[in-house]
Amino acid sequence: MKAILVMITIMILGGNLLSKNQLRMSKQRLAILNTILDLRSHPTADEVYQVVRQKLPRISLGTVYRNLEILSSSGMIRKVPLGGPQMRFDGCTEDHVHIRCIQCGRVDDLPMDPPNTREGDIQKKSGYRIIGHCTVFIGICPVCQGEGGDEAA
Amino acid sequence: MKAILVMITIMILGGNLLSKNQLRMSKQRLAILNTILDLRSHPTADEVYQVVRQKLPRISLGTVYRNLEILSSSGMIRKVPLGGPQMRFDGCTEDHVHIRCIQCGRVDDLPMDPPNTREGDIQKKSGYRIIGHCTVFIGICPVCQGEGGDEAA
DNA sequence: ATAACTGCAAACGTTTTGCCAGCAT
DNA sequence: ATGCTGGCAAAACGTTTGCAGTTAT
Repeated sequence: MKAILVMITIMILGGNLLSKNQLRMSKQRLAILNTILDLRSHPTADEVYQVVRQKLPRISLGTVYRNLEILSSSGMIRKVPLGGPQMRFDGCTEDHVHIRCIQCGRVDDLPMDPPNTREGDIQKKSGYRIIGHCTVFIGICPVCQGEGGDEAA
Repeated sequence: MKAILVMITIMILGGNLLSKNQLRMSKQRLAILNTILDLRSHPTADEVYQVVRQKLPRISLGTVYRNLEILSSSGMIRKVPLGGPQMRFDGCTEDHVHIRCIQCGRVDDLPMDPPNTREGDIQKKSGYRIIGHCTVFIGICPVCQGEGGDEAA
């Protein structure tokens, strides 16, 4: 799955994106992308850094930040502000809903539809042109509830 | 309206909260609370600081941060992470939906119901105990659309 | 040769913290 | 006297940026 996505990415880079701004897929950038697709969690920049470092020990945190920015503005990953002090990144670029544990900071995807909001309605009422949305539930995860619950999705 | 809320606050402080942790309502804290209730926007800590400073010129930014923290953990205001680099604060403590302009950073309330999510369902599916949620739409505000639209709520 | 890229370190903006003094109880 | 509080300044934290050298085209 990961491999497929990366191949698609490279195809895209070889096609549209590359022709626009000469975006290259360096081994650092690829490793960062792989890491996020692999993890399937919602890592912070530093978490990505720690993982990528195991493969590329000389990579710098600045490079990670730079590439996270590039990858997310290219639409290959998503930058999600989930409420904590750090930005988080998500390999899943489709609209979905998150839930964050207020105690341990863990973040999961929520198996539910994005808000039922008719975007047209919102545009009419607010005057805004809607681009997207970010819905985060806050709660206490099964583990933090006292080892009593079962694991979330 | 503001006065009423503040009076309620003081009554609360004189009752429940005070008896628990000796929380006092200093003039700085009151000014900060007033400011947020007055503004009816979603100010950053620094915006609160700039406004409060006009009444209490010697107040320090540290004090503002300390009190924003105290007020929000007392439930008198709300700390809302709206996606930008700064935390924002909201005098309205009821669940509602925000929209943020991706260009100018302006934040408005959205005249719609919070997500239609059955919280019970979410709890069952995810295993989390739900405490709250935060929904933020991203868009372009009427002003940034090129002075063509009308003002939002 | 050119332009994108990396590593490093310094800088930046936001938020937190330590310290001492002030004030309410 | 105790302890919550404020002002000030330093520190911490996440993130961005400038620069010099490297790599790919």
